[in-house]
Amino acid sequence: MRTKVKLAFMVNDSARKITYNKRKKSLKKMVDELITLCGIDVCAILYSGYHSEPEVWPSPLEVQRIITKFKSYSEVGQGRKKLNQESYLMERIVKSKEKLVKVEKTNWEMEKSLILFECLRQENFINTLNTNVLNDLACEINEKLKEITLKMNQLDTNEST
Amino acid sequence: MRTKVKLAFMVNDSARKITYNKRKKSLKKMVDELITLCGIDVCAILYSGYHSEPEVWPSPLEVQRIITKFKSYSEVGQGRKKLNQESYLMERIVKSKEKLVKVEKTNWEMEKSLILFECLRQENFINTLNTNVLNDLACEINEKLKEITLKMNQLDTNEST
DNA sequence: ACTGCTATGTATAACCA
DNA sequence: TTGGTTATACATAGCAG
Repeated sequence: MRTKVKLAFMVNDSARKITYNKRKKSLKKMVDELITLCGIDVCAILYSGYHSEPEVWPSPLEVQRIITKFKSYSEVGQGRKKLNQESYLMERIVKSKEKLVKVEKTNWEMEKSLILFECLRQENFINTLNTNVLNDLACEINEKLKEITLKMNQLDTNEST
Repeated sequence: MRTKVKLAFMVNDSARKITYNKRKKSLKKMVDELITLCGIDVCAILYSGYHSEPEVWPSPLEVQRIITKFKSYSEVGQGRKKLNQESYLMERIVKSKEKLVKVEKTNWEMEKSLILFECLRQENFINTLNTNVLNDLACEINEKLKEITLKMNQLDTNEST
């Protein structure tokens, strides 16, 4: 019954909601078990769009407590005590900005190729597709997606350092 | 091999740490998949005692963003506080970050088309070029370049406001 | 401690009512 | 929808190096 699921946004609304509810339940259970088995503080916050309020686990009060701990930790400047909060944040803005410019440039390189692609298509150099090509494409897309996800996680990590 | 585990604090230190690392990995994966499959905001914070810092997922910045949302939600009853300097700067980081993500997504869309383009080329659907096509291309590229320059200037303006 | 393995328990996609 | 079932994919406890 269970097929290997493609890791991508589920377009079907009802299927997505079902999956959301099932996986949310598992996430909560996983958090509970981590807390109990390892005796540590864990919390999760979900903004699903299915509720106007955020869904939190294990409890709103516990989440508040853990957030307070997290904030007091990050106010230290994550090890950068010497910088004051403002210049620290300023630095982060600059970093984000630099990345943005970099990514924009990559965009531009790709855009050039795409324009070429469009031109070729309009000139009828490309007028057919076959199934094998599309299947291969699907596989390539999946791998690329993984790469990009990884890359974006790295961006996040760098940004907070 | 695997026995049904008793849901209680694991007294054995090394076993507990191993379990912690394995389950943490699963938790992260689960959060990632929820975000991707359902297109929602999810974050998790762990205070394990194995690290001096909290471990957060999917990224420190994302956690900050979601916490900000969570806090603004829980402050609604008291009426929203005026933004102080810190949260103002925070908001700017979040905005930069959102742009980055947006541009990354555009990148991704283009990348898909490029993969298709590559596939087509390898399958010999495209094997010729002519001069007119390339001339037209040059014009189009020039126009695109202007657009992008304009767009990046706008980004600069917004961010420094 | 940290791999990696594997047998087994568990989660969950697809299906049906 | 929602809730229950089931077959398959996945997670992970225990163990070995």
